[in-house]
Amino acid sequence: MKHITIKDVAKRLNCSVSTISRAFNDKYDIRKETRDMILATANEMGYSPNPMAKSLLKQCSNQIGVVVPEFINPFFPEVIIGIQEVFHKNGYQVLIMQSNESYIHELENVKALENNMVDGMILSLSLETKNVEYYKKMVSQGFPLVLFNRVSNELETHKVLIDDYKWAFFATEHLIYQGYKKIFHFSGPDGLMFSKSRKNGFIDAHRKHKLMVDNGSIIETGLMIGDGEREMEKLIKNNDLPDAIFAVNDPTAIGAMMVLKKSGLKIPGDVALVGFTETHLAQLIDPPLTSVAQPTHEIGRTAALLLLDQLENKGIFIPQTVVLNGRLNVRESSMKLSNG
Amino acid sequence: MKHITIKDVAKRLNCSVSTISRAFNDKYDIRKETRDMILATANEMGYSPNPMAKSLLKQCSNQIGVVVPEFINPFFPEVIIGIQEVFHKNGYQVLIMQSNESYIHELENVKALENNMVDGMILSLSLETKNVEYYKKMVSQGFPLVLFNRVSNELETHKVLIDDYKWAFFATEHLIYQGYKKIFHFSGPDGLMFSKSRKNGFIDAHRKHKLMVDNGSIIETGLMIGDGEREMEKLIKNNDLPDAIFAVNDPTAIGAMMVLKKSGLKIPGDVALVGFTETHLAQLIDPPLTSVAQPTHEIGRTAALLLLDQLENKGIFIPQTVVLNGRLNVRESSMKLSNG
DNA sequence: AACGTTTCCGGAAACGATTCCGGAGAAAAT
DNA sequence: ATTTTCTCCGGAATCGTTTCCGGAAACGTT
Repeated sequence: MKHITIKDVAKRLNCSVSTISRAFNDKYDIRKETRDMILATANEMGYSPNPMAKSLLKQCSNQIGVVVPEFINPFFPEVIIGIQEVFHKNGYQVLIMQSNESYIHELENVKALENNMVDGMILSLSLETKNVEYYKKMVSQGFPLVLFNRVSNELETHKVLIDDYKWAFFATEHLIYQGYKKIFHFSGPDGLMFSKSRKNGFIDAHRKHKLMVDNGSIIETGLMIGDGEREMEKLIKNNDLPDAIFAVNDPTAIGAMMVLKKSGLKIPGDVALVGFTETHLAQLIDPPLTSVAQPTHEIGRTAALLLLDQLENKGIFIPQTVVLNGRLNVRESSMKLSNG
Repeated sequence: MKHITIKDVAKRLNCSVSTISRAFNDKYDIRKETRDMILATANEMGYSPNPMAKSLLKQCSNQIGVVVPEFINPFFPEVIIGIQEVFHKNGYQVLIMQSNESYIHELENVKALENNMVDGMILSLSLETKNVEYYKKMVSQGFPLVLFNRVSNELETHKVLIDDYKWAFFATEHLIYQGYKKIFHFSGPDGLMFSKSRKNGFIDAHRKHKLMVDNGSIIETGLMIGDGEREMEKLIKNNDLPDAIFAVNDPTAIGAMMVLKKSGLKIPGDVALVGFTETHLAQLIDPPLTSVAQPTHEIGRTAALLLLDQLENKGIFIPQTVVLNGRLNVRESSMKLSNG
């Protein structure tokens, strides 16, 4: 339980702590043999420098923090793996926290990481987060912050995104090309940028093809499986079924799918479905769900590289927004059946 | 970017740092009005004590570390949520790392957390981990360590488990009761305790019902979707199909399911399937997968409470193994069809 | 022989907090 | 009035590092 400190090593070798430190930090003013000898005995004694003391002195911790809204769906975990890949390679540790889609928790997490003196942070905003004043202050004080997916226009930071508008547009157009006429959109909360972009993509695809989007066809649903279930149940009860639904994300699409199947309705025979932000889940369910895939690992790697760059080149900082390419995976759930 | 320190506050208020510290730590030897005044101005200045300095001095960090093999499957994330629930309530922070099922990474993670002076750790061993000497040393030096699910008999720590043997036995018996005769087991690596227990449950259920387990019916598969796919493909190619398969976990069962479906085989008509360690995934796929559910949140909460207890009552430590209750969720994938 | 350089190392300050020790002043006891 | 006790606060040591400063040899130069 007793930690071995630099002093223990110094005492054992009858030399000063500064010499030990020099040996470990590869300073020029130390004799080679002394250094080797010190490293050897230190290693044998099981000594390794205490990173806390170092952080306290250096005012930086070689740690970065990540705060995500949740990690029940595989999306964020996959992004985190990409982040870790980059930072582990560069000698940083990654502290992960989750806000549970709560603004309060998110803020607490961020403050905790700040107190822990992380050198930078990667953040994806929670559902509830509307007020970004605190983050704005951090950014204005020069704290390195990178946002991904759930970003805010008010913050001048590096951002990593996919083009939600474009892919929502394509996904909707795909349904139109399949010949569906009455297409609904299960949308997310209006406060979220990606949610609004996807909705706009949905609308503009209709506009391009001179189709009406009437009032009832856009339904603010939420982001969880339960939300999709609830809205689908309402539609069935009201006997107001569309031909097809473009859902803001996979969980809501899956929720809808479960209710449809339970009601004996066919997918895509009665209602076709398209999701968004695919994880491997989409191809496991039945019928396999057509969905927009995001390059999760790459999002993580890109965010990490941007942050790393900001950490190492303190002076020059021009906020960049990197838009990565998504992809529409067409599967059974959205195909037009020949005898439809 | 400049952090406000206790000295800044002291200078501003024209008093000593020790007084500030007293105010923050609610010491008895400080006048009430002084304390309130200090807290007010400190708050106004945006000061909060630096936890690193505190950790360095106190030799403990109020942080605990969690190392899990992966978090692509929702199982570990759900456990982690349970862990966080307990520790956040008790003023601890939770640092999460993942070993990626690699022994090397696991050891690195553990050492990194140790260096970070976490007060205790919760660990679930990686697939590769056979050598637990390092952990044994930690435990013998009194370091608080709690294992869950992927545990080792060689370590005398608190453990949280479900009774893998029992539930594998029940799952297998369920298939037997359904009337299946030729039942295969997709097993995990033999080195893992839970893997061996589940295999033994499979064997003993056969024994109880006086059924043979011949050599070919237990197939060491792995733990990933890809492993299940590979072995299933082999079986199909060799034209050696069983009536039913009991898989060591859900991903391998799902892998098998995907290959079966692709080959036009019916589930459960041609091959029935049962998985293990269910997450919400099992009920989303088609057909819904019969599977043994583990109480993920409760596993996390229990592990956290055990660790907490060990942290607060340093003296008395008797390693406990808590066995939580699982449950077999019977769904379509394992039902005997009447005209089977 | 006297001086300047170079090489290598020890001492001490610093990072930001906590806590022990002791001291000043007021209140209480003699 | 003097001593004792109590309340409240400042000074300094401490945690484990790194780094600046300076000093002692050893060496080379004149």
